[in-house]
Amino acid sequence: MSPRRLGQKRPPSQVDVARLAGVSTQTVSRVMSGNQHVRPETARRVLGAVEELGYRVHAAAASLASGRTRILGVIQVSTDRYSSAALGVGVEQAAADNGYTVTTAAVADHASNEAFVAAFDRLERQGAEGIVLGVPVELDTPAMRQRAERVPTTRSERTSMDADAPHAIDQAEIARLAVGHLLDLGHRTVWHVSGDPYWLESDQRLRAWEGMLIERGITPPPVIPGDWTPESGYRAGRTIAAIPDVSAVFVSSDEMAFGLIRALHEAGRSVPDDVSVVSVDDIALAAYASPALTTVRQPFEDMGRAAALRLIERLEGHEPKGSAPDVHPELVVRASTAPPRAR
Amino acid sequence: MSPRRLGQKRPPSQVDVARLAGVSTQTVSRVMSGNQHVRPETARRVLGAVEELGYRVHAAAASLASGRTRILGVIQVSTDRYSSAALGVGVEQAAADNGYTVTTAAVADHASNEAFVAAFDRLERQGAEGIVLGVPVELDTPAMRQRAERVPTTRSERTSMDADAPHAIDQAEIARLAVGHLLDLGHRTVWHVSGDPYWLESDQRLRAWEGMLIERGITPPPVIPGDWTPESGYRAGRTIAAIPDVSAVFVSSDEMAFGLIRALHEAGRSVPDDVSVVSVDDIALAAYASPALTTVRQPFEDMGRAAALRLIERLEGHEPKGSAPDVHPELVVRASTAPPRAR
DNA sequence: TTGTAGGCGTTATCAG
DNA sequence: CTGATAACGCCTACAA
Repeated sequence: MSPRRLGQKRPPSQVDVARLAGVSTQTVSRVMSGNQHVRPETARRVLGAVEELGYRVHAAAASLASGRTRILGVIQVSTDRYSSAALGVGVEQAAADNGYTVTTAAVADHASNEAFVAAFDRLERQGAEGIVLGVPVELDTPAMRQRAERVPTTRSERTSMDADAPHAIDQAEIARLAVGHLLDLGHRTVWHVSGDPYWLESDQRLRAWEGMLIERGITPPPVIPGDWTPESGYRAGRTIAAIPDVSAVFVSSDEMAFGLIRALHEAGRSVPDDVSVVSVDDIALAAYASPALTTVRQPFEDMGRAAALRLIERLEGHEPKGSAPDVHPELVVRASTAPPRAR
Repeated sequence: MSPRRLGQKRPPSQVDVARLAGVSTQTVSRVMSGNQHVRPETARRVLGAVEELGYRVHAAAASLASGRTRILGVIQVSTDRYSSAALGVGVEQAAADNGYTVTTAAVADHASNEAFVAAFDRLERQGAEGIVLGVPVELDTPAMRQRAERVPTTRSERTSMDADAPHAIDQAEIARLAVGHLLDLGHRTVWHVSGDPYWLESDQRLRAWEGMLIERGITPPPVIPGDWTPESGYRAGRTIAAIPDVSAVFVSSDEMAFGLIRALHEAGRSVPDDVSVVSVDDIALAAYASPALTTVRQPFEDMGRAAALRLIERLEGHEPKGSAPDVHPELVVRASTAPPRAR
């Protein structure tokens, strides 16, 4: 009795449901969008027909008619770093909680500004009503500003474009937490292994590190460049091992810390006895490094959720479902830091 | 009538462009879909108008009219594990290369079958033309089969649903590589720390490990359960440390290996002198464990690309852009394995 | 090479 | 509470 309509490969439409239920398409539409002012009896009949036919609303038709898509776009650097992935999970959750769908646009690492603009256009064409920029660069160009004016946009990082972003982590705070911890332990100065300079965070942390040292009357030692990878951390570690008297290092990522510590150990320097190391992120493996990493935790998933919720609020004009979590970095003290060796 | 806030003016449509360029909407359509049979002069005029008005094709309208969305759906367990993230990157790339857009549907870890069905429905409603299932479970239910018949679906893992999947990694091969390596080194038997039993891979590797031992006349020791996390690896390590004579362990993930090795070291067992460890994945940090991990590499990004390309091929009926990469696991020998200690 | 008609499936408006 | 009708913006088919 509910055999496929012979020869019809076309999926069932509102019209089919209306006919079967003996109502108008408008009534079907009303039922599908949440039984507003439909007699329960009628609604039941419609739902029965929907079930029998296996009908589902055709999103394209609906959004053409209504002007709404309930699509959220996410632009991310095509990275498999934990930070990006976890952020994406948070965005997805907040979106799903509020009936939104997420479509992604990945951009190559180290891509040009044009690539981001192209990604934006792709999402806009798809009908994204709002866009989350999980992007490590500034993007303060006319082209981007023009687009951000057209479709509501939120960043998951702090930039000059979006200066007072309560939903974004204060990178300077991360640096302060890390450097403060080291200084408080009694270290005379703190060296810094920076992240990939392409990413804004790298520079923001670097400046905060520098500022904090200067503030305390310490001349900052030269920056040792990294690029987030454990390999770059290893190289930095070899550099540092060749310098006498280094007793404390602030590394911009846990992954680099793994490489750094390996290089230090190979050079016969003990962590934390000879050198204390603080890193950033608190990935799952941080607690299982040798020694376990003292690190500044970033709540990536919450950051994604916060960014998405903020965007949805702007879109809907009212509080979205799901409370925006507080996003603050947090110092997690483990075993890679200690007071400087007495001498 | 579509609701449009009075302040906002309607974005330009094909009609506007046509009028400005002095042509018909049809010509605009032709130009937008890749200058097919349009006089260069005309095309230029149209493009000029497009530029001037800031016109972009309205995807919903286009797909309503054409019946095509060029949307690929991806269902993934909402995990921030490297494997999922990297797979997603691969899918995105292949999609973008072929003019497709990706929309994601995350499902909670350890979710029920219904959750996957719901995710599928969400994507189908959005108009996904094909769906990549990056899902760790079998899903061999009537509801799923019915849906997979309706919209082309590919899995990125091997399951009974999709038995001969040339684009998916053979999990048994992973186990054979790992166990074979250990046995070849001279170990008498190999213990196994399994992955989360919710994931198909866990069982597939477990069975292959078991089968291989039996094949060589070795009675498999009891399985030590894990759940992918370093914590579970650590617990497994404590269990193993309490058993004398364990000389070789096949752990189902690199992350667990970190925990395992930590526990072994704490118990005074050296890796690889006392115990050899082979894991799976080859994450970036694998080379920076102490000792560096011998592991079986999985090319996650390629797996995602392969799955997407296969799907696109099915959708288009011809070879997609971008060659489907070979996906094979590969043993990477580092420092966590050695011949058994002579005694 | 270009234009004209018609319809894709849904929702908004307004009438009953 | 329910229905008729007109968009929504674009594409396919056919005609010129």
